[in-house]
Amino acid sequence: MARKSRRELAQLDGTTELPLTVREVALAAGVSPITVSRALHRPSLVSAATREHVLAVVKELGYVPNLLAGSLASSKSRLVAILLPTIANSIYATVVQAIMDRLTEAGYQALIGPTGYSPEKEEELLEAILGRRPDGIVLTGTLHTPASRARLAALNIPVVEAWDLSAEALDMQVGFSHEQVGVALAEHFVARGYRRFGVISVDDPRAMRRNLALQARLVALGIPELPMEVLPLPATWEVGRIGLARLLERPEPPELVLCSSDTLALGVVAEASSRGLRIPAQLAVVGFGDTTNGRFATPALSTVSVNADAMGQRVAQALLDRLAGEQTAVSLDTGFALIERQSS
Amino acid sequence: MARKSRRELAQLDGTTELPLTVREVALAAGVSPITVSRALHRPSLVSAATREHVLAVVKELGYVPNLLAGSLASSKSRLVAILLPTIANSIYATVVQAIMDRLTEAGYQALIGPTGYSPEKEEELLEAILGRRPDGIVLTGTLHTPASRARLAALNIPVVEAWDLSAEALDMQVGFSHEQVGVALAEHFVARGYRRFGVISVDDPRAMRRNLALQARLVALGIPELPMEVLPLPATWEVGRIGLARLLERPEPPELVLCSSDTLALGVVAEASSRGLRIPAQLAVVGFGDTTNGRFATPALSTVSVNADAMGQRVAQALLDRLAGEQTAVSLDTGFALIERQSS
DNA sequence: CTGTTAGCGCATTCAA
DNA sequence: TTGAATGCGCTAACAG
Repeated sequence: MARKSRRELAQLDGTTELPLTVREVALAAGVSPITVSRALHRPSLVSAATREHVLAVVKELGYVPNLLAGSLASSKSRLVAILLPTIANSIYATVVQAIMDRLTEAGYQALIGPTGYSPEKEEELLEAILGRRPDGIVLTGTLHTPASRARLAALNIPVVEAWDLSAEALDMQVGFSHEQVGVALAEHFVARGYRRFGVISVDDPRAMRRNLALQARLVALGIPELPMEVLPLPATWEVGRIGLARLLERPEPPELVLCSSDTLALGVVAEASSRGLRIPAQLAVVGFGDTTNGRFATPALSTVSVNADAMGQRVAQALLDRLAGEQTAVSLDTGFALIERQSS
Repeated sequence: MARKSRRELAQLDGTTELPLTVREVALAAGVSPITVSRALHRPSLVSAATREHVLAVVKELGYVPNLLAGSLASSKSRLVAILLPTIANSIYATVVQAIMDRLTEAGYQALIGPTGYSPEKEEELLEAILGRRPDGIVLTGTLHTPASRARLAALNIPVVEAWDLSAEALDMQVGFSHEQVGVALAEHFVARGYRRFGVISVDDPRAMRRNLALQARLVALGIPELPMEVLPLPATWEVGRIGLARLLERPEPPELVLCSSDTLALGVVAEASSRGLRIPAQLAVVGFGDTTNGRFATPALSTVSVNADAMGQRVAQALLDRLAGEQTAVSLDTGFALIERQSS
């Protein structure tokens, strides 16, 4: 007697309810399996009558196609991997949210991998995720291990590096120059008459690029001193409070504090508030990120707006365009805007 | 002549580099495919010598096993679906981050689906995601469409409802009672002597449950009036600012403002600061969430801490335990804590 | 427009 | 400890 298939074995078991397959749906609908498949995924290839009938049966039976099998057969997974430092940071979360919204709309799903700002962890996650054969990959930043770069180069699937621009794109890049942010901040606020700057930052590679560019530019503009508090991740509101406390302990307290994120800036405002410091009269505060699309800046706060939402949409679009077979630009500068507080 | 397989066709094409398969690795290593598979996934079944040799070949060739095929064959996807309102809200993001960290550690990957607080959208996403045959599912809250409930009931895979507790668990629940939060807030602050309360909230179902419980309890305690500003999502810092502005326009400005999230509370602080209001002397502010693990409350702010990190870990653990075949508790109350500001 | 055939790449089952 | 056979559920290719 023939060996029993696993499905048959499971049936005998009785307790376990097995998911339906195309075959069973086809049987119920009186068509072949492929017709069911087509009715679901390529409706134009099926006559209206059969299509409707098949779809009715599908609905009635509650059939959910097995995408693992489908992906295997078609070598299209409709899966996009997104690797980012952490989701628990609004600046990244906003971009991911935008990417996912756009992808979901287009019928893709997102596999998220949190790298914790570490290229090694990124490499590890990449290995694990590539096994799912994603149709596209989104990475954060331009810093990747040689192994990661090699893998991706050999792979021939669309890759977007978000958040940053560099000379050596893996494939596509969507972001802006963090150096330019630093330079712009320096020039703008020096022109406004500020001389005593202070920085409160977490130890994120991109934030540090901004900080160093700022510092260099300030030196060039005749301001040699830049007190900088670099605190460990994660970037919470608390970091801003501590940072300000430390800056104020220094001999020359700053007139202007530049923060590596809006979250930190809010902490600074809270701390300043509990110390009775008026903002911006006694202390100007500048954030970074502006995930609320221009609504972050207020009479009390300035910020650098990176329009995370737009960046996310463009990342998704770049991927989708490429998946649709279009040629797409290698590098897309989404820019940033310095949104200044109203004068008080 | 025999019809060509798709793989053969792709080879002819020339341009496309196909991913390696077990077969090719086996060939290179001089063993059978199944030995390669075992060396990778069940090393104890292979002799040390062959194992090392095979793994060396795998590494050298850069072989990445196709998990789509593996999952199909083994009916284990090592995928967990997480459906949540939005990732762009630190309170949810923190929980997801914790869940993912724990899952990644255990070799699982997370499929994220943003439902935008809508049960209908949740249902839709569920349908789409079930096709990937996830080994487990995490839902947010206890409000699901009948169709979703039916699907999940028929499915026989572990489900965790996070963030809330209810009488009708789908499977497992990990969360706390939002009604209790409202009651606790009312009792605590009335006992502290506050009489003029105000609420600033977004229109999130769980937040509204807290608000209504608060209101009911206040009425019972002899405080009939509760000015409440319910603003549309998303819960940004800006919402807090606007909310406070509106509350202050009312005839009797509050002494105490309860916010539906810490983000809103920060907005309130910023707005109060720019109006010269001292916190908490002139205005007490209470947040909700405390994603920074007890570091959110400060001299200026109180908050309700839900320990999102712990909740996430428990959600993941409940899932992993069940996947490991253990019986697990149906309902786990992770509680909350009211962290009050220092007296000023 | 519909059906038949033949895999996709892997892991389970059984046999050696 | 290793291997051969088989099928997981679906869709691409081809034929009618």
